Amino acid sequence: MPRPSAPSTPPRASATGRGARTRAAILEAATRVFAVHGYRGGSLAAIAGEAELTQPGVLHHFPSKEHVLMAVLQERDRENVKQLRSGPWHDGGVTALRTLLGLVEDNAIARERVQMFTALVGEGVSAAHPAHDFFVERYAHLRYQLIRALQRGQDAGEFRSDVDMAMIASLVLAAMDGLQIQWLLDDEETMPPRFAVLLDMLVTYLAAEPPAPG
Amino acid sequence: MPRPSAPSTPPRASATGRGARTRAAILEAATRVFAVHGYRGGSLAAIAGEAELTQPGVLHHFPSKEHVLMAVLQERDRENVKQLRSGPWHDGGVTALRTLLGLVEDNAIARERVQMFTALVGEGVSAAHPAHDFFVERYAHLRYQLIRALQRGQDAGEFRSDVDMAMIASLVLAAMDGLQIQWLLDDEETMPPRFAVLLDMLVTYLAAEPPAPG
DNA sequence: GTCTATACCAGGATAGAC
DNA sequence: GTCTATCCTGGTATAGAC
Repeated sequence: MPRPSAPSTPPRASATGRGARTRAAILEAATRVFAVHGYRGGSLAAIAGEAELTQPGVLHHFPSKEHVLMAVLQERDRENVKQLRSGPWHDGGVTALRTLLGLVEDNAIARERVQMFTALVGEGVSAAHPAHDFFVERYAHLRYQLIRALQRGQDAGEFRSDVDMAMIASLVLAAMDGLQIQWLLDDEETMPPRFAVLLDMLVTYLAAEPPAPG
Repeated sequence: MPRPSAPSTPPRASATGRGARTRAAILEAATRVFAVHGYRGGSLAAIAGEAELTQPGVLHHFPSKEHVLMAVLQERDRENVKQLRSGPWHDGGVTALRTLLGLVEDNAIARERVQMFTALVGEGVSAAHPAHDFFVERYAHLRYQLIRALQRGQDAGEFRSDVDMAMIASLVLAAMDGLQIQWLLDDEETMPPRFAVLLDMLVTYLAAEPPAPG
């Protein structure tokens, strides 16, 4: 006589429950598929295949392909943010810039995630794309955080105060994105040393003017 | 008695013949459609609609959608190259960098072309994309040209000689691409002033060391 | 929670009339 | 050189069995 409240397959499928295992597998599979075929070119069937279930199986965990897209973006973005939080990012100034180099180094061994983001942001520049708003907000947020970190450097007297840090922040983010593109298109184009050169230039450029001599 | 060799509709449809008119219209339409929907998301029907003919009409001028893609890329790329050739690019050094700023300024008023390139290079980072090889070669070529221009600056004693210009070239191209992404995602993020800041930093950084004093 | 079967739509390419 | 009509494939999403 089986006990009524102990089914061999637990019914709940909340994000933190045991049902989260296949959900995670789907998001990993979607990362790979979107990296290769983009969102528009990546089929649910392909994702299902990599996650070892069927296409309707995927749609049991996510109501639509668009929901898979947004979940992947949020999940993978969280990883980046966590990486930054773990470093001495909040000290600002040169220390924050060095933390950014660490992020670039981490990306250099995470080709799949980088390629996914590059492929999806390319599609996302169009307002017609479902992830457009996500990327608009993501870049606004990243710039805001970076501007604040640079301004802490100014407040500490580490950086000269006559430079618009909004422009510097844009440039630093731009370099990261652009180096990713070239790296993905040509493995020889390593990112970290190139990004380090930018940081060198930047630190030199931002070095506080010495107190007017004589 | 009609002359046998003067048909009212000329049979030839070479690239320079009278049949090139609709061909150009198709390429313009494809630029717009690919900018908004990318290659994978942009249908021949949509291109046909914008060019004011039917989908099989498009396939009369190009054997396949892929041929349309490659023709658009080559056509629009030619325009960029022409722009560079018209400036004092070949002088190298600071003059070449200033010519690059001119290119960025031209791009800032050519949103459609920029968005098309950004959308397509995003798809193109994947080796599975038909334009992958095009972009690999395009970036290799651009880097090569830029490296040579920077080295002319070194040869002229304008730039210090202890810096690897390959890295600088990568960084400059990266900044251009990355600034385009941010501009497309947020109109407020103007490109030319930000790129100008990079060039400022660069010129300062590359300034030849003064002859060792004392 | 996963499956099979299927409805439904859209895209690329081809055939053939005009 | 452009059209209409059609073929074929592949995609998302849903219904319903297990």
